[in-house]
Amino acid sequence: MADRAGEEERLAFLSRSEFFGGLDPEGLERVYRAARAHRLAPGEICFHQDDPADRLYLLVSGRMKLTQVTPDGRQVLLRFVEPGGMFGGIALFVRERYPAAAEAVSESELLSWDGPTMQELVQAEPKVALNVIQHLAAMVKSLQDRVRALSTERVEQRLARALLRLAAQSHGAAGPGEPRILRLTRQDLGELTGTTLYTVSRVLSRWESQGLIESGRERIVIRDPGRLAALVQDPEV
Amino acid sequence: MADRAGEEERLAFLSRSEFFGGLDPEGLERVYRAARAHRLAPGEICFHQDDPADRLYLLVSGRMKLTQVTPDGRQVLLRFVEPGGMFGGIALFVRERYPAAAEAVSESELLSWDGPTMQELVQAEPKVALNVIQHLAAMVKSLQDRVRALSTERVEQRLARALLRLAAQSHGAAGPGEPRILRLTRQDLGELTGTTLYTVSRVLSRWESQGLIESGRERIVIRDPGRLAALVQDPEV
DNA sequence: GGCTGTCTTTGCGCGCGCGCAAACGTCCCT
DNA sequence: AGGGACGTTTGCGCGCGCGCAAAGACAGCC
Repeated sequence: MADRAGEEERLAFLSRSEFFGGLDPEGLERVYRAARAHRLAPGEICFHQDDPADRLYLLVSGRMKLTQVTPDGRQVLLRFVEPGGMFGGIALFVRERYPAAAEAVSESELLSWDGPTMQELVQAEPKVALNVIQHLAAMVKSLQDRVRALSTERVEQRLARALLRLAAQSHGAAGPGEPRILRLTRQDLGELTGTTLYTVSRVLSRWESQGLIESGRERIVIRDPGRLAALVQDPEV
Repeated sequence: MADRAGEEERLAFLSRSEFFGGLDPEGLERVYRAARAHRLAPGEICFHQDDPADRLYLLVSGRMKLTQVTPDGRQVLLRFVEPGGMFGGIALFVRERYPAAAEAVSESELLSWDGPTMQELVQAEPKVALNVIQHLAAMVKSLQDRVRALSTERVEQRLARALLRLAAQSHGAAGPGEPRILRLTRQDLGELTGTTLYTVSRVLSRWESQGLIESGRERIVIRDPGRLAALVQDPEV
């Protein structure tokens, strides 16, 4: 049973989300009433790859990761989703099946809407349509960057780039606390940058010995963002 | 001076384009009147990378290619645009500068609209908003595929995949004429699949000697789509 | 506390694919 | 018809990064 305070809080959260920002109060209310709530334990799967794509998800708290598996068993990590972020959206508009699986990294709360509701909402609310367009356009841009990186850069550069990007996005999500601790495995980083956990481990080890970073089990701290950024530009002298 | 027949033809073309399909006649008319027409010679540039992004383009006839240059001079070919296709659209909604350059491959006719017009149109016409969303969602899907390919597949697989995709999209654009002749250089193929023109040349030579394809200067004909498709799945026995 | 599972490190060797160089083929232009 | 620009082919060598194997470190659990 949702108390009024909880509901107001959730409405405020909705109004700050990528898709529903800028919506008028009654619109928000309607959106909120159409939502279904979910709670996932760490490691739990929200949907599998190739499941019929019928819902759009908003992450309220926790952390999700979206991964793709190739026919021959190799994995690719598409992206992490931070609170306020949405996923499952592409499929709603173009595909009948999810192109990736969504897994909870930590305990996560979600809200979700079904396809028809979203389609209708997009048609009825221009602001939502514009939000969706901007969200998709941002994804296109980020994917284009990734394609360029994979096509032209060496592993080291891609890794440096990935670390900085992860730091930036986790910084945006969490408070502006100085120490940016990235919580992911070497395997995750490899799948994110198109390399293997072995190569990731070797590169990180060297960087640690050079004082660029500090690392442990599922933990990476960037000590020298400047030199890391320099590495992105320059294939190291 | 546009005669009535030419205008009706162009309106019909608009109604078949990615963004304006499903629009009512008066809407189409309005869109058409807001358009500016362009004609480009082969090799001519529509816009350069990092130019201020203020227009959306629709290719009426001809062929364009979108390329990105990295700081260190390497090139990436994002995609070819066939007649009926749009480009420059992402930038309008999220970015103030074009992330890539657009160059005419052959003599090309274009229509274009400015940013404010499009923004307004998206808000006023739900159908256009939905079209834009679907177009962007399709790009996201295709880019995700490309990232997966670059991350997990060998050069041979990526090349086979690219050839089949190019054949499909040029088939869609042109008539269903049996012989699918791809017109691009080894360099283009390299930039499209994240490899070098040398490697492309070597692979194509071998495929030609095996009867998979037939090739010449700026010309590739797929002779055995089946075996090529098999190559995509299987890293070759 | 010890034990188990997961994550990480490092050695070792090999092969894919890069990248330079140079020759060759093909098309276009005058 | 000739010339020149541009695309293509191929040889050669090397180095990045893969991928297996096995040991080591860390956290959680009972």
